[in-house]
Amino acid sequence: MTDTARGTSHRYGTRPTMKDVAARAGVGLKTVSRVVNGEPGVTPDTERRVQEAITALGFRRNDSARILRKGRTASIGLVLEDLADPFYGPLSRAVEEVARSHGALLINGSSAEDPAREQELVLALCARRVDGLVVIPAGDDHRYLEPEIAAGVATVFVDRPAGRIDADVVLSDNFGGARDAVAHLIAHGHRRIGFIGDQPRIHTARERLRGYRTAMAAAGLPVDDSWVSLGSTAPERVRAAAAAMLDAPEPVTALFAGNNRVTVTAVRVLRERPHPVALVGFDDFELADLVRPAITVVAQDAAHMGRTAAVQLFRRLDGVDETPRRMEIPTRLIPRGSGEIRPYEG
Amino acid sequence: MTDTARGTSHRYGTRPTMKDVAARAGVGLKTVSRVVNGEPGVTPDTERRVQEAITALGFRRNDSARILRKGRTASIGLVLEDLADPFYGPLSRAVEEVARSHGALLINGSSAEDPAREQELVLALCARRVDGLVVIPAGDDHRYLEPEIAAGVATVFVDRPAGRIDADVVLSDNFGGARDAVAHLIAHGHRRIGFIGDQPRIHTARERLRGYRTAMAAAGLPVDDSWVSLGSTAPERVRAAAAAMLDAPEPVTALFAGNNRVTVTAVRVLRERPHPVALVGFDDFELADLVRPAITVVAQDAAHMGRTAAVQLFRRLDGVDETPRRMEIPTRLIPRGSGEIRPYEG
DNA sequence: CCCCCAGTTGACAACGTTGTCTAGAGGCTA
DNA sequence: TAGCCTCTAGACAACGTTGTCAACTGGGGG
Repeated sequence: MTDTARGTSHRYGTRPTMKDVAARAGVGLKTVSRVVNGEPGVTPDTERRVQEAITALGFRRNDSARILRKGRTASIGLVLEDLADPFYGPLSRAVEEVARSHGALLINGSSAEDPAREQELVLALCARRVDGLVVIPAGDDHRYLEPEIAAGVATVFVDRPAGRIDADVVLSDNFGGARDAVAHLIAHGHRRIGFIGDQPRIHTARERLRGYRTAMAAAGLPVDDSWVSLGSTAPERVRAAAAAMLDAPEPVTALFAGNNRVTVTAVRVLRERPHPVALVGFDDFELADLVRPAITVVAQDAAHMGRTAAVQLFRRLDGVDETPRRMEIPTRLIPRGSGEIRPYEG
Repeated sequence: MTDTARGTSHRYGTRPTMKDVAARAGVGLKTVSRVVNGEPGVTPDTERRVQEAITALGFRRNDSARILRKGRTASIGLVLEDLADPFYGPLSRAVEEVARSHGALLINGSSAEDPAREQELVLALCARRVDGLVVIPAGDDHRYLEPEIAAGVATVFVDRPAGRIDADVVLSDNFGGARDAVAHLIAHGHRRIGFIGDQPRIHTARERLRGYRTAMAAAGLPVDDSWVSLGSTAPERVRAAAAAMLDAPEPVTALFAGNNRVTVTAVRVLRERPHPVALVGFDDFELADLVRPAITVVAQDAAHMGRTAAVQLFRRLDGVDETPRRMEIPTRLIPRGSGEIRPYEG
């Protein structure tokens, strides 16, 4: 690249301030402030002069200064795992929608499942003095938030509970959803059912496993250790896990996939198999009904979760002072075909 | 400790400031500032005392004040259409990634395809004094941005060009991609090909239509008016448009879908049809390879677009002063089956 | 005629931070 | 010992806005 042009250009333009507008309109600073904020006590004539000066100079109020003065920022922070994950799109959008309806902006960032990065992001948002936070936790210790919460930053956790602090949280009914899914498979005749889930340090993974075990136990079915595989959701690992369960001497006849990434890989794996294997996935995904067989899933309502969290956040910001709440959003079993396949009897 | 509720209520405000820290540490205000910002010129002993006071009080620098003082905010704004659209997830994430690598936060909002809302959002971001903007335009007149750009707010448009102002823009090769897609269908023997696209006021829709027409013309094929349908991408409309083309006396034998929403609806429609119809979609989508037949698409690289835009934005912020650039990201035709179906001869 | 009141308007001091400048405290050299 | 330098530290004035309060206007009532 050539040398960057120095000096001359519009380097960070001096933007006009209220003082400039005031000078141009021949009024006092405070009068400009009044006009800009639509406060009463300005004659139509003065207002017109000020408005003219504003447009002439291209003035735009500096919200940084305003925020500094007023204390509140009218913005909330959203920290999630990965914006590219389709689960978070609707959630994020729902939060934004609510924020918007309260006149607040949304600042967000992705933690990439890294607790250190989550903390870094959250604290950066606090330094910006966001009024509140919606956090999808990556870490399991949120005590670093205590001073912030004490200072009045409302915080709501979503999808996974906060670690070692007491705060509002919005969860899916992971346990119930998983139990229902597995019971559904059992009701269709399966007795050997495999579970492939996320890393056990993740709360939802543990809850779904618990649901799986509970459903099996409730039906009086044993669970062989080799039927349960928790770990990374990377395709290779899921592939290997599924293969192991399906190639065993007594193979599983159905799979319960712990989240949408696992489900998708499972679909690919099962497609290559000679015999039909039943499949239920946790998390719905677009096009689940287009695949053949269409995929039976336990659907979470991400938008509902986001909306609930944001509403609760603004309740807190409005001064509602109650003990932290745990809100659970129900899941819904959507039978589409893959979960209704009967056990293949070799 | 499930019991929170400190009687010494936390009603907003009274966060410790540098002044408080200074008082507690028995040093001057500026010394605290130095410690907080890691500036040199503080003895280890003094620094220790200050650090202690900081932790004891739970001090966190107020970035609003810092921003006001320094002028730059280390944040950029991203305005897109709809976070819930899977196309924007990876794009948004890529922008965030680059921002992060430059130490900047990302503030974002959705325009919901509403030009007024886009403008409102953009100006709100400017009032926050974001350093730069990445905008996926909803409107077609961006002159309202002129004062902002003149004042030094770097702006890069993505996916669609800016309206009536001259600015950096990152586009997909919509024309070339569409032309290739249709040429692909023609190469597989099709002579009557339908195009269902988005509203013609949208730049990408027009470009893709142009690609369609160009490919047809290049092959010496006529285009019947009834084969082209632009408008809302709502399923009902797409359904009706497809039905009309397929039920005509001389039905089309292939469809070219103008974006992923159209493609998905088209898949559903074609599934119900007695005869096979070829289909190529613009935009890739997850699972396109799981459907049977798998869907041939023209893939855009959303992450690449986001990254390119963000990189250009930070180049501008670093002072690079060149005439606005138009960057085109190539598309890629991915044959998967649905686009290789031969014309059905009744 | 004076007083009071309502309606406008602007001077001024915050808000919490950082840049600039100056004051001391030592240490070193001549 | 004087002179000079380096290093640490703090006083003070911005940054652009809003809340407070006081000053002015003109009109109406006593």
